[in-house]
Amino acid sequence: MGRDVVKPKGARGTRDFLPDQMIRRQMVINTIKTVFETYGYEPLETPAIENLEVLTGKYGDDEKLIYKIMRRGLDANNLPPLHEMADLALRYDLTVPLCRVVAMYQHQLQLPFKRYQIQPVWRAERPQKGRYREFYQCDADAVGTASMLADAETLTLIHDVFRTLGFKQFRIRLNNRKILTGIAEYAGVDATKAMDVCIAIDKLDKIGMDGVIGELQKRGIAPTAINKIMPILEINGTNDQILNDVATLLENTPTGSQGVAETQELINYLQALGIPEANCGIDLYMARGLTYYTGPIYETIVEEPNIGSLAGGGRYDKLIGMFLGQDIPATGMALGIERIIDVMTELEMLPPAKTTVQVIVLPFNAEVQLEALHLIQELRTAGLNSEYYYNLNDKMGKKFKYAGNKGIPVGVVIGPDEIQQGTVGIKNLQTKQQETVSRTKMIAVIKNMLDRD
RNA sequence: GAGGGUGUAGCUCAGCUGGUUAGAGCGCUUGACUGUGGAUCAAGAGGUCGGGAGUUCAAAUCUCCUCUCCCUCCCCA
Repeated sequence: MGRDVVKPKGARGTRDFLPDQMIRRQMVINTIKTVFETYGYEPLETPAIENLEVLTGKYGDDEKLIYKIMRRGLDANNLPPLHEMADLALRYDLTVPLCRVVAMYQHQLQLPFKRYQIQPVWRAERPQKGRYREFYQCDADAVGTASMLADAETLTLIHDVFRTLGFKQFRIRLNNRKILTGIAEYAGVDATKAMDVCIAIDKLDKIGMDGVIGELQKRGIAPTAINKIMPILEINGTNDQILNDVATLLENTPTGSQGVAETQELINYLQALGIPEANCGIDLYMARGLTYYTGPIYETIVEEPNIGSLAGGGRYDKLIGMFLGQDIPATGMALGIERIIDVMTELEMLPPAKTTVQVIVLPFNAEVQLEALHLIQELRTAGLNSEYYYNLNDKMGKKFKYAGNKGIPVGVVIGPDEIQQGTVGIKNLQTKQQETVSRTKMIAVIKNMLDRD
């Protein structure tokens, strides 16, 4: 009747998660949480909004992707300059909030502080497959130690998470910012151009050797430097072999040598921790987010669906110093659960659970209402997730159809006949087989039926 | 931020170079079937053709703007 309605529309780049999706998300998140806690990480949450100044100056160019929140009570007729209109912002990642927390509570926290944090973050990007404006990150970080043991533990944690989730084919690519700096130095590239070298060689997988040469030229790297850089990209073999080769090349660059030493130490720990090289190998051209990483860096990829990296991280020894004026070393990683779920869905690694309801009670008619209500409370007391069918006057066919469409595994039927005989009908809604059992055996029969699946 | 594609019923889509009441399959509702579902048959409901403006006697169809989703680049999870 011409009522004005608002068009239901989600904000761009955001999603709603209906129950069948939430069930799978929660399975993945719970698995991740469990593994995090197994490694001794403790939970932390921080607010969605931060003071804008906490976030600025941490992300380089990406800063323009931060969602800013306007000051309250602005006078539309007398607006301040644009850069003064916002004072708050939605968090962009979980690492910077962690650094803020460490800086604020350093005397309350026992260092090293190992925390995990699973919360949404926001980025004002153009949405694409596997890329959203609101998405969850699962971070695990260790703050307060410069030891490569912490990095080794982080990598082991990543390995364990993917294994536990059921991934067979995945690879953690490992590198070190100091090695990258060393490569630039060794090639005679000016320190101000080192970043350009990283960005260019990081594209190797996408554009190939010739592409990288072109990219380096485009970025104004001298031909002599390019001639020294390219052979490094061809180094391959086992982790030890790669390290040996690059160690000789970089032996005269202090930073590079330090990076090699760090990586060697890390590799030794990983061997002792039982991480196979097939799942964790050195890629000298992998560069990643160059803003705040200072040591080991890594990302996790799967070959099958091409969706970008599923996890990334590294050491950032200078970031907390931006809040304290004094550095506290830190290292950690972020899992992208959205992408992990996308990949697991594509590879059919997640069970097709549609509902968390295990049993539905289908009373035959209104006559048995009270007895049926007794019955459902019995089920609930026994710990079974139980739904009650409200519209008693519906035909039995409709009731069963509802239960089947919802994916509920077991239906319990109770009518006048059953009450008279002290029984219930228990139907396996998948096989459509129904049996009549006495009320006293009901719980046991249902639990048995659920266990079989 | 740059470039390209897309948008028709709840879902997947058809609709030729603009021409009467916009279609199909699946799904949904009801009935054949007053103690049992995903089968068959019959009937039925459901669309501002993403939104807005324009061209035209006439627009789902052509033009412009805008939004959505998707794909490259960039960057990331």
